[in-house]
Amino acid sequence: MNRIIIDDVTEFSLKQIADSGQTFRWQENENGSYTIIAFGKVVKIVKEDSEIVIYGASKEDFVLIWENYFDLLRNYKTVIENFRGKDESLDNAIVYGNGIRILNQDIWEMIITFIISGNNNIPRIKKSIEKISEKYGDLIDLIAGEKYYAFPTPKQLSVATIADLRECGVGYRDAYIFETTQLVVKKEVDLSSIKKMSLDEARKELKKLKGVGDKVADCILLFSCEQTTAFPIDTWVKKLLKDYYQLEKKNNKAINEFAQAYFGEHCGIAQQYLFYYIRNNN
DNA sequence: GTCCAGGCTCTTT
DNA sequence: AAAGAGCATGGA
Repeated sequence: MNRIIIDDVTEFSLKQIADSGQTFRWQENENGSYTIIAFGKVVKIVKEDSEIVIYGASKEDFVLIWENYFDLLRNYKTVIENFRGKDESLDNAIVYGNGIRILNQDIWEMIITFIISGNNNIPRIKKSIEKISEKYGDLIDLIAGEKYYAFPTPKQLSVATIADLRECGVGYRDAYIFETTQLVVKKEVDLSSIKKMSLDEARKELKKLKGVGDKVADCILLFSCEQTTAFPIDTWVKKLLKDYYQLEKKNNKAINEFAQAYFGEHCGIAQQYLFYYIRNNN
């Protein structure tokens, strides 16, 4: 079996990444390894000390997919060093969340995933994504009797009716997913161009999609477009801004300006550490 | 039974 | 521009 071994990796915790609310298709195995489906591939990833082994990945796929997926080209030590000493809350959060990285996932999958995530809970989000993949995605692997399905392409998902989507357990978000899929298939919103846009332009473009507001747009940009300046504002972030930073602004624009000025260009990464910290300590 | 979950859309002021 | 109602569904 193909496998890739990466030596001397630091700032990398499988569990922290899996539980940080940025991905919903990591399956934890009994031994602490994870089975991951992304970009039409299935891999199993194991970590022992500073060594990471990716089973099922060829050298070509590592360069094309996984190196960037796991954000291995970013030096997290440097990023964290720039956060250290700003305030006690962030200091605590970067210690507590040590090993969290920002995954670079597929933009289309993130769009549908975070449309589903709104006003929803994590187990149900996972279940909906699995059902959508089983019904509309390609069967990519069969391991020990278990079937693994890729997340469907826009074209594959476009055959689903609103009623079909409702059967996947997405609730009232069925129409959002349906309309968004149509807009993408018709190229009224061109996903490939979004990655080249500035943060503000990309946000505006994504919000043309049904079910995509400020928060969902920023999650998409942070988790699939390498926009580490995107700063998703949800209920937890509003709470932490109030509790830790005495900031009670309701206006998203004002909050974004604060985040960028205070945390810097990688404020999205700071957001991820703080989000994880407050969510697990309440 | 009620409450809540990484919000968004639509309507009303 | 800002605030409020309503929205499916399942688990606690």
